[in-house]
Amino acid sequence: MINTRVAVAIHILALIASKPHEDLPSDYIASSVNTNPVVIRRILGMLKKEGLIRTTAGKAGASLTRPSSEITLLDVFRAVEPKDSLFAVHENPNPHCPVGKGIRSVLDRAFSEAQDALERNLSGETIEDILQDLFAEE
Amino acid sequence: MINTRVAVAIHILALIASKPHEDLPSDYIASSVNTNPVVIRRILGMLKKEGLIRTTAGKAGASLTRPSSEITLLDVFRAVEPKDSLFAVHENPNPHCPVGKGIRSVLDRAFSEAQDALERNLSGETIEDILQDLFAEE
DNA sequence: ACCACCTGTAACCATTATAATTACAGGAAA
DNA sequence: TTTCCTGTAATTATAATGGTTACAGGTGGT
Repeated sequence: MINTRVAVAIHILALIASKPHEDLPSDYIASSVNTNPVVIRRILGMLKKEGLIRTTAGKAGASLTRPSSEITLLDVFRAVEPKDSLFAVHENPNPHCPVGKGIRSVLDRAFSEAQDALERNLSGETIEDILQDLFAEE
Repeated sequence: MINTRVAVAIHILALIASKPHEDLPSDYIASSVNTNPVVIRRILGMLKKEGLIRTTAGKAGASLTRPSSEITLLDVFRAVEPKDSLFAVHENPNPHCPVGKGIRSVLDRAFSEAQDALERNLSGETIEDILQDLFAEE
């Protein structure tokens, strides 16, 4: 299963986007997510590294570097998920076996196409969409 | 990352499909995959449980229960991956926070759509396709 | 009946990823 | 200077994964 960082990161961004004029400390965000502030700061760090948010050391309040309608779930996924392939493939299949010999490249292709499908879907939804869903629900 | 069981299971099924008239012992399959025979038997067990193959205790040789063209990568994925959701979501977001309150259901929907996209892709490729790729490559 | 070969499965271990937590150096702003 | 904050290192518990040993019991040849 894909780690909860993706879910938490989306939660964080939705929170920031929903209160653009407030400076939310990591403790506040942590209490909304219900986890430890350090977990939040770690994820904020990854989002910052990817250029999705701005933060200032020592000062509360992260802000989006672009409109929430231009941050896709794929952007978030890529920011917090270091691995670039979703599917693991066994390392050393037997090269003397006709199947073992070619299986890696065949699996790599098939899995990468599947991952593309996933990522294409994720790129079709933005933080803004999440916010709208969130507040349309009530 | 998704475990190597999916990759190994596809490898196994391709091997079985490629030698329909031979009774392959788990040791033989293991040496093609390059792992321990018990790992193979464990995966064969899951594939059997899902009705994809037939085996006989004490006797070498698994066989497909239907043509390789009717076994999709999604069938394999589902057989060896017990979890039904691909994305994990944090357990107890704060219900007193407007974002925390609704985030679970919004994430569940978004993630389930993404997973659908992935699964739709996997269901479009069969073990037969894998075999053809494998032997077209040489 | 015996034996070699096999499957099915339990049990155990090492490795790794994750998430939670404590601790602390140092920035920001009053 | 004091308070509140971020950034990050270090540590821990937990869980999943894959490799391994061990063994009960089925299969089929002799």
